[in-house]
Amino acid sequence: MAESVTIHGELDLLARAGHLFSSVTEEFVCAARDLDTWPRPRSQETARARVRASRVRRVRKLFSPTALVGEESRQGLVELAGSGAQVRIAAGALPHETIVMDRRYAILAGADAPTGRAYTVTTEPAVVGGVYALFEAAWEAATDLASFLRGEQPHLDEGSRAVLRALGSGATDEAAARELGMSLRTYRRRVAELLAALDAGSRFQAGVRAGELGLTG
Amino acid sequence: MAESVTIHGELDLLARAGHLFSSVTEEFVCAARDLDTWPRPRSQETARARVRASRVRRVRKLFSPTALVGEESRQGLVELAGSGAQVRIAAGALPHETIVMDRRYAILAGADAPTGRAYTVTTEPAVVGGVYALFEAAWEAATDLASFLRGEQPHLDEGSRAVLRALGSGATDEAAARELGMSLRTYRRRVAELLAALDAGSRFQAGVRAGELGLTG
DNA sequence: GCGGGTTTGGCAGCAAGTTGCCAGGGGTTC
DNA sequence: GAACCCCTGGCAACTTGCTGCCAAACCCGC
Repeated sequence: MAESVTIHGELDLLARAGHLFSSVTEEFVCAARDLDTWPRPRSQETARARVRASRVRRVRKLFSPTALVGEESRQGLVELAGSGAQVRIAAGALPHETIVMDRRYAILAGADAPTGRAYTVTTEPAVVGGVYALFEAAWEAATDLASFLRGEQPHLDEGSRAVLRALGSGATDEAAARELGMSLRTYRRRVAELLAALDAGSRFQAGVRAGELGLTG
Repeated sequence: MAESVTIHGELDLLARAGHLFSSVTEEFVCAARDLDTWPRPRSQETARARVRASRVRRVRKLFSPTALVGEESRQGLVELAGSGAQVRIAAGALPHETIVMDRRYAILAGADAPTGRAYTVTTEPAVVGGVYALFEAAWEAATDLASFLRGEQPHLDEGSRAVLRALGSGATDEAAARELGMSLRTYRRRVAELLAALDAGSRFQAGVRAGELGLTG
């Protein structure tokens, strides 16, 4: 097979590169916008079954935050993580699906076209290596699905955010309360509520959570 | 020109793809391990001059943390940033250089070889798009050079890290001191030192910093 | 206006954290 | 050994943070 080949339409992709999916032994990595990578359910099933059957050692999937919008698609991610794959959420959008198998083959999806979506399948080491390195960098900086979901819980209203900002500024309670135009008692009540919302046992712990969740900038 | 071509040796690359560097108008993005992308200084000069001459609108460069190890290479990055390029530091290693120009051409560098380093130059939209998307994701999650230098880990010794962990666990000072086998007084001294090191005015603020810097594990 | 709920703020007391001060306890240097 | 330095830990005074209690204020629908 040529080192690089472009295929139009997913049916063609499955027909001509499908065997690659079942040949994976070490690692299967995949970056995509959401779970609906394969428009036709049957293709998705086929590919998944092949990957599963191959008992690949490590499966990593990186998604855009978009993948978490709907309840059912969120559920799908959780199931995916439950079935052994490592799932992370990247900061930005991932409009193009990208797959790397065993660091030997890469499949890159292009835009939709009248003739079917374009897929490039390559074994070119420089391309595979470069794509893999970029994936690695994006992966490294992405947050794990579990902690992403855990950290998503606190729906903070504007008041709580103001308290958070005051707390983060390093001011004392007295100064912060004056700043926010409320009494010391109320301010502290707010802080206590915040700690409860963040499930923190101390102000320090709440600070850590806030910092991790990027609630300060 | 073919949609994808592999070239061996950087001289050949410059000869056959050099014109691409001066054709860039909109955007030049580059991911690399460090500044010494081009082993031969002359090649580097040539490429840089061509890019500069083309007055490209936006230049983005993403490096591994490795690129900051030496004083002179750090200086190089700062100069790079000063000359108009946006420079960011990724979380992980970027062993393969990757370049995307105007979202139309991609150059991916492979491993060194006896015949010279292998470079793949491609205009295949799916590949360029996929690489660009991954770059975007890695870029989005990377930290700006300036803030990286500013917020550089205020190198903490093992003791301080232990204190940090205790603090992050939400325990009271008394419990933490017992846990760490030191007196209350010493523990609090440590905490005070930590706050000073993190330039924090309160424990909450220190928590935020620690969370942002990912010092919690 | 009136009774119901919720939110606010003052007070008080307690718990927790902060800091200066000083007395030891190892080291090192001369 | 003496002088010195750095780190430790106890004490104490002080500040800050935490929370239960209650009265006042507010916001509803009626």
